[in-house]
Amino acid sequence: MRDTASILHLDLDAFFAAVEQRDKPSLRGKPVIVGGVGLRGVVSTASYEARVYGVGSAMPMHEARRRCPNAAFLAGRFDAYREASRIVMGMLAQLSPLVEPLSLDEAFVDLAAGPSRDLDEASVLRLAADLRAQVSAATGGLTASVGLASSKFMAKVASELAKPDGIRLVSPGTEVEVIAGLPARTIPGVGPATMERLTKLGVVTIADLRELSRAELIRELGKASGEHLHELAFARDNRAVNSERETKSISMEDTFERDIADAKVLAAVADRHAAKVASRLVKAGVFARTVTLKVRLPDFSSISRSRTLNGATDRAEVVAQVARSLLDGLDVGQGVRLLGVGVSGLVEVAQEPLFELEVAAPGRVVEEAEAPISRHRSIWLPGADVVHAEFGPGWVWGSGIGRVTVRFETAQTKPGPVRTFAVDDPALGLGLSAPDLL
DNA sequence: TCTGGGGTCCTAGGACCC
DNA sequence: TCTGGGGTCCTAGGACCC
Repeated sequence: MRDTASILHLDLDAFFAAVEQRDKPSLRGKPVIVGGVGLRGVVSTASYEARVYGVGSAMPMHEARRRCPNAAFLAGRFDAYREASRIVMGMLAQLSPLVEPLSLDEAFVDLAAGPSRDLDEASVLRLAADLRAQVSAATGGLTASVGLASSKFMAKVASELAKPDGIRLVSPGTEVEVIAGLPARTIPGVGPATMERLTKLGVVTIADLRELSRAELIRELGKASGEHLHELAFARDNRAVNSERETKSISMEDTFERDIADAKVLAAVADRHAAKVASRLVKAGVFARTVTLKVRLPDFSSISRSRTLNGATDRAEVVAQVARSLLDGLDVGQGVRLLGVGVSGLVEVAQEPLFELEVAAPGRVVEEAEAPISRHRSIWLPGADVVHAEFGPGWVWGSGIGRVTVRFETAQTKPGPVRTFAVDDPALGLGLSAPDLL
């Protein structure tokens, strides 16, 4: 906490959906829902037009379709999101060397560490307004909400209050009264489980939370979160903006369209995940000591098994072998809905483990690396960028039964026409920013 | 047909060591 | 013949965030 509102929190509004509306003029002003388009998908981001129908993040996609059947349902294009994010983060870096990204669309900036020495309220408000204008200009019209306050906690609350498309400054000294009436659930770290416990204690607002003693909160929520919450209830927060956070784990997981009970198929999936995880280790130039296998069962309960090596590795074969051996210890007879492989205990130097692990499980060679997984996903995912030899650039509006429907428009055009093609039409190809599988 | 994917942090128990 | 106590590492599970 400090006596100036010099911590800035920026949050891009409905980020993924806003990028889609920017690049797809026919969707501007309309409900857009980005998320997993498969049977078991959930909503990643809903545009404000879709939120009116009660659609929100983490909602199962089938529920979103029920609530807002006329929305555009898109698979998401992470390359495009990463590019927009890179531009915005670059702008924040101009304000201060102390920038702490929280995700693609959110970051803290410590303005007190930056070049501008004027930290009075008028100055930081002007800075925030300039920033928002620059963000919009450089990203093709994306809007950001900005919070300014004396701590991370208050800056984040402030940007929440500013949404969408606004600025909010909380003057130092007024923090406690600003948050008093807000729901306790507003506090980052208070999720559904914590809120349920608090409700039983009669807590609705942050002011109610202040009525509970520190000891009471610790008894109810444990030492760390009890203490933390008690502090935040009084708007006390000393956490520094940390621009040097290092990655602590890397993982890959996949929820299957249908549960899989075939151990060989699951082993092949584990191999595939292990290969991806290892390649990310190599790319990051780090090595991992611990391998974790995660399985989600049909009843949605999950199991994790981990093993710490006597060394550190970045080799796919090693990660895969450990993952397989952990999988062997699990009963997958009832089928699994998700399988994941992760690594942690990351270090900067290699120290290949001395193997006393099973050298090669006989008869278990990996020939199904391209696993016969029950998801023959089309490359024509809704929202994907495509190019047609005659009609030019567009995006996948929908596909099925051997056909793909494309709308031909880009960020720079007016809403464009729709045409349908055979999925194997040689004139049609994927564009630059193909959707990632969410 | 309920419920993603990629992370971080915390807790609690047991092993192990001094 | 009653058995401390602290610290660290590892494992498993769970809450939470975007």
